[in-house]
Amino acid sequence: MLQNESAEPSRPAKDVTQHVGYLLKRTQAALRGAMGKVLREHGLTVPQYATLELLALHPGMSNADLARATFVTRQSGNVVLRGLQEAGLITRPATADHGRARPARLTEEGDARLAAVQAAVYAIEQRMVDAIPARRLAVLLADLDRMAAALEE
Amino acid sequence: MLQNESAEPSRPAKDVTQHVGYLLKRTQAALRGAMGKVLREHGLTVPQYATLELLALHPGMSNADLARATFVTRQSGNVVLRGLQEAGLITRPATADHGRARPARLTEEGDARLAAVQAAVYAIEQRMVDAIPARRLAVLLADLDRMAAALEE
DNA sequence: AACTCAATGTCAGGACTTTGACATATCCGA
DNA sequence: TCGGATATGTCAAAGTCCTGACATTGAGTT
Repeated sequence: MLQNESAEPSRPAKDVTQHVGYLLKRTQAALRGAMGKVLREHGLTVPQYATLELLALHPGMSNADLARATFVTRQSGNVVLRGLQEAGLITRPATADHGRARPARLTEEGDARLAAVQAAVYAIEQRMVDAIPARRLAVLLADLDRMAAALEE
Repeated sequence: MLQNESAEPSRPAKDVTQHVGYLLKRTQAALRGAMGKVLREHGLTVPQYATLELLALHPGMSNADLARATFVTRQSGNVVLRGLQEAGLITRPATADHGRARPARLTEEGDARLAAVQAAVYAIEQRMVDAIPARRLAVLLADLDRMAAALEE
């Protein structure tokens, strides 16, 4: 049931499943699903992995920083951080030295866990990227960036 | 805080925020946020809107069909359908005539509600699409489709 | 006809995320 | 100096979604 019915393949894309938004959702869902499956075997959720990756790149990010960067609310970010902290993968000073922000950092174990999953996660992304001509990747990235920026005001 | 630090803008994209997956997530989050904001004013959630749009295109889709098409589980799809039914926007036969699948259809009110929000939603998508050169749109859609297909086996 | 198998709808429980609100801390302009 | 604006962390409640499980239905096979 529900085959494509592609009779008029052309211009204005009357079929919702051919809209940019739908393709975006579909691709993102596929990626998140594949990542979640792999990460679960390592005891990590997708937001937790994203947080580890960001902290490796920018040590000392605060909860609010991380929440913005992972596109969730501060409250959700706090839950993620709490989980990582209980798992011993990150540390946060009990008291903030400047504002209220408490900078988070990877522990050695956190660094090791990240390293352990990166290969698998990158393989997934590579499988996705390999599906398109290599010379189009840079343009694709730029276009995604432009589209996102257009909606973020 | 956290400015770009773009010293080496080129090849392998060592910065996670320049990975395809991250851009995909960011763009999708921006779109979902913008859509959610508009749809809430009309008393609809994003999955509810997606369901209405699909039912307008393919009347008679079952809950399982819709769940697959909106990338959620059957259980979540059921909740969405229940909400739409209580709002009087769709109808489902109390008993299935063939298997267990109960085909859903838009009511006149559901059709009207969909028509009422489409302009606003399409405007958002248009704002996003206008951010990139028009001649690249078809390629972008094709690439997204390829990437999604590659991860869906 | 009997069996196996896949698909569908649904229930229960839990995990994750959001909305709303509040207190605290810094910065900046009047 | 002082007050408003901004930013952060956190709590509470609700909503949303998922995992796991089960019963029902139809198709295909033997």
